[in-house]
Amino acid sequence: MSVKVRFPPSPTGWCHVGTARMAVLNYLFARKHGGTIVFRSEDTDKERSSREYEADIIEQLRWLGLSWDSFQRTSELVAHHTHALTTLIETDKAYLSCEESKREPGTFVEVVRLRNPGKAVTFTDLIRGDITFDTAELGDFAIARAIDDPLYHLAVVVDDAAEGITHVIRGEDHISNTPRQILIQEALGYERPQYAHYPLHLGADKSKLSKRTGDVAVRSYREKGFLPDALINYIAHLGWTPPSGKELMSLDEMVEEFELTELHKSGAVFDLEKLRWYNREYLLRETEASFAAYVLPLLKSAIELRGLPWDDAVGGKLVPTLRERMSVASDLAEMIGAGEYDFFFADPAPDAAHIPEKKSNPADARTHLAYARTALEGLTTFTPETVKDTLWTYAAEHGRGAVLWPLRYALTGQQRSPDPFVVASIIGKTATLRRIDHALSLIARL
RNA sequence: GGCCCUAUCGUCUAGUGGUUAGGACAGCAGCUUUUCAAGCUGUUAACUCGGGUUCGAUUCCCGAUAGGGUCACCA
Repeated sequence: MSVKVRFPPSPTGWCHVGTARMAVLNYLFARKHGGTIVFRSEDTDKERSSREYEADIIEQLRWLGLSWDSFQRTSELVAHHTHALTTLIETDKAYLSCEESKREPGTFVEVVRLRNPGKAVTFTDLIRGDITFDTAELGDFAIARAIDDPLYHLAVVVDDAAEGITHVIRGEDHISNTPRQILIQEALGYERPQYAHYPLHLGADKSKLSKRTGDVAVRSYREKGFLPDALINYIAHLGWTPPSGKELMSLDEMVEEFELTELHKSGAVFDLEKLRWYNREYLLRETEASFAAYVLPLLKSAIELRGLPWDDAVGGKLVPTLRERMSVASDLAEMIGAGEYDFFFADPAPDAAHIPEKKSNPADARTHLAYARTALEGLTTFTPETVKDTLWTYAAEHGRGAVLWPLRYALTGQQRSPDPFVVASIIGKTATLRRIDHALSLIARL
């Protein structure tokens, strides 16, 4: 029997981390066993479902690198549900019941309820083992609002059976739904699929992950600049450790090692710091060109947002420095927004008092700056190495701090920044000399 | 509250009837460095509690406690 699983999101909200987790776990299992996947948009709740949400879920899952073999919408399968409902009523396994509406008190509606045999139901969970429920307390639960308006439990059971789903892999919030669904399956004479309920992931305070405890929407991680490979890698490892113990893995590598029975039983806290680490690792593995394509547009818009003139040459040379200092693109926006990179695009306004190094004095600063100016004026090629080579011996002789601090501060106007060699090479000879001159003029009479 | 599930460093986890309980993230320290970042090295830190079973339990069983889930005319 070949494996067949489903991605059954209900399009009642944006694609969130939980949706992605449900999808990867099903994906890994299906691909591992050469099975197929049906994407089923569970839009039985007409009021809350929307095509916009559905499109977002599809878009984000694809962005994460996931795929599926067929697509369906519960709402387009109603004929099957009606047929099942009719059978159930005809065989007296279910019945129509006229009741006061819970949605609109005062009005009366007809709902379809399953005649609950009230027995104990035991099913084997691939992750947790046997689980037994006494279904008597469930009573005759509702399975449809009307003969052509099925409720979730009826719809999933019918759809799963129609599709020949072999494995139902879902979050443990569904564990208590399982006995109801089994009751419906039995009333309909369907075969029971295998079940596997993985634990839910939690927010930092161990509560349910929500907007309050952190971001849940996949698109917001995407907008922050997280890489899809990093995100899916992290999400898959939340509650699963491959036998090899490897952390950084591609989807294909994970498929290779995946085993449903190795999913953990307890819930894991979603840790943004660790996700950031994954993202940084992936960023470090990018080629210079693709990393540049990733950061340059962001850099440019952030710089322009500061009202500074954009310079392609400077931007291009800045790329390696950027990679060293960020875990995710949003860090960049933050650093730039704080003005930490302004000096790359516009001359800084250094404070004369800070030009000499703490243990040095203005007179020495003047001497050293003047030396640097002369030495660099004669240099034709500005790279971090050539700049360093021209100044290093002198700096070593006269005190690296005393020489290099004034230079770096003159170029950046900041107490903290990349080193002067890198900065000089990025802003170029003209700007370097101009900034040294400016600093020199500031401390001329000190 | 009823029912169901779960329980190893702060977090993600490995692991075993006898281990110095291992790794990763974060943290801390040192090195490097004019500063910052990065890098390198080192390091702090855990088996929820109480009963059993056993020569011996972190590991097996029971209970307590805690956390989570679920109790819809949502999915």
